[in-house]
Amino acid sequence: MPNKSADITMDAVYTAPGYLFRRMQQIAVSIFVEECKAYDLTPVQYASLVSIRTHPGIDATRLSAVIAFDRSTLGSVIERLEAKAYIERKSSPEDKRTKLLYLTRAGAALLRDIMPSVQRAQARMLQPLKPADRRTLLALLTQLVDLNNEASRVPLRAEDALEHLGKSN
Amino acid sequence: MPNKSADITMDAVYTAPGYLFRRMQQIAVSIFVEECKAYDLTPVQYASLVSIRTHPGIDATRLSAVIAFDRSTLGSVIERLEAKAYIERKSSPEDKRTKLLYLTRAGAALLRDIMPSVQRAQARMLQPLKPADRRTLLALLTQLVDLNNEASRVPLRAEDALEHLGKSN
DNA sequence: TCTCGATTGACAGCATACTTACAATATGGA
DNA sequence: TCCATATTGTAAGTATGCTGTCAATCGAGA
Repeated sequence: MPNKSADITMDAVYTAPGYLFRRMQQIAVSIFVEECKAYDLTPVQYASLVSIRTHPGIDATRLSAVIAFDRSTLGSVIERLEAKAYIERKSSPEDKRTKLLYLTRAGAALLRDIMPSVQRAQARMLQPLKPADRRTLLALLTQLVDLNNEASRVPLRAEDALEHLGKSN
Repeated sequence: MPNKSADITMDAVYTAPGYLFRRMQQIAVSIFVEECKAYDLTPVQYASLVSIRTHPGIDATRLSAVIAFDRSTLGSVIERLEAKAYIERKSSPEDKRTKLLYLTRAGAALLRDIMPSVQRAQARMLQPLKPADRRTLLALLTQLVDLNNEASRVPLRAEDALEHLGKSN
């Protein structure tokens, strides 16, 4: 529809990859929040909880590397999760600078309960495409995100999370 | 790489479409800002300027529909663009509630000058993919964004911009 | 051991992106 | 004409996502 006389130059926006990525992210968040509104949890808070469950006792800096999330922003995310009593922060005896993160019982329960809603949200995002196209899009996107990892300000460092295991193991 | 014992459940994050969309948006903004840092312009500010150039005299509400951008947020974006003297706001004589938006000479010049950088940024986002894969990804993404339009809180309404033309024509 | 450089969490500041609310204004129907 | 309803810009509040900076702490080498 963006193609009536006056819209000719708008294609400089509508067909740009950057615009499509922004728009899709906008839509994805909207769908996630809608499906999960009963739990009042955002996509980032969800990803943080999953990471803490997977890596109990991780510290904030490593958590930010594991979900490719800015260290500064993560501070407030953790604050909110702690205020909702889904996680606990304990000072590390080995390193007085760091605070270790753990799921509370409530946090673990929430994560279990919210799973179906999250699955529904993820499915809805791709629903309009044919199944084969969904697979193609996901494959290309996975590839592109991986190859562009270093281009972002906060590259994903999944292996960072394993460092603290070396100490406690 | 996210596949060492402890990472098993992290796949609930890494393979989710929502995570990939967030990550890709993050990367896209990072590349855009880097390429355009000489002009100190954000992706959203760029899209706003292009829209105002395409639709001179558009008001803020219609502009938000044209770039699928929240009306509240747009207020501050416009403020910043006005502070940088790239746009002008004029009260409408026909409707005292609205303020009409126009590019200044400086805004038009900036838009001309920044084009090569924007093109470079858009190209870099897809660079890692093979040309055929870039086309496939763009086609699928365009399709998905279009079909999911109503799912977002601020659906794109490109045709809204044409309303004010009816009055002035 | 002492000291220099790196790391950590916290903070301030800016820019999206959304919510609700509100006053001013516009509009259509009784 | 008058009035209920809708629209417009704005503002306050919350939540990412980034830039810096800073003090406290750590760790490695002289």
